[in-house]
Amino acid sequence: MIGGLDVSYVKGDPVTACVGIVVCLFPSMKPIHVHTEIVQMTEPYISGYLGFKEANTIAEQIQHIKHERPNAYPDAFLIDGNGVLHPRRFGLACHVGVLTDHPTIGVAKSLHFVDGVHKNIKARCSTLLIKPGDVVPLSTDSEEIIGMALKPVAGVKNPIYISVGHRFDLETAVWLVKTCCHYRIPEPIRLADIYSRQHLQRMGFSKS
DNA sequence: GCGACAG
DNA sequence: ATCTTGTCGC
Repeated sequence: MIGGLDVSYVKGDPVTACVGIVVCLFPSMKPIHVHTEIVQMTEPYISGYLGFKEANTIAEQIQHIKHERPNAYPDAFLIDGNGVLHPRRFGLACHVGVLTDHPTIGVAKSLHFVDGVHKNIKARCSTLLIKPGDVVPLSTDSEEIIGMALKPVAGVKNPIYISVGHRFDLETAVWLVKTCCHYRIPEPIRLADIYSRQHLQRMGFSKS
């Protein structure tokens, strides 16, 4: 089993949010557990410090399912954000991994600025990522590979950026994420996003 | 000073 | 993150 988490927000309301968690069977990606919960955020979003804003609430959901639904507790969690592909090599996925002492992988939809890694990457990806499964290593000036850009499925132009969060090696992480992708975003995270924002709407937090 | 900046 | 239906293209 593989789990995914995502946090949705309300426009103009920096406090109210909804955290969603979805657990899927592997590798079928059939969802076997879904939970969403309204939460109150206390910290602001500051680029490079996402972990300080979302890690606690995400970790709480993981502990919750671990105790309430032990038979649906997955082998690892996919987190929307970065792992060691981070200015200080410690993004949101690392925070969550340490707090829960469980394997995590960071999956970002856009490339966060990391000194030394951002050179020519965008251009290289557009030319090197041809078929599904193709990857482009994201390395530091010191040849240290801290993440990987992956073309998850056919048709998508923008890659997703994968990095180790906790108790994983990059190759295994990329393989795992790849098999979770039916669309650009791996199913556990994609579904967690859908259900969490759906919950906010049904609570009367929509915009129209 | 300018640019860059996960969710 | 959020604003958001139809629509162009394979």
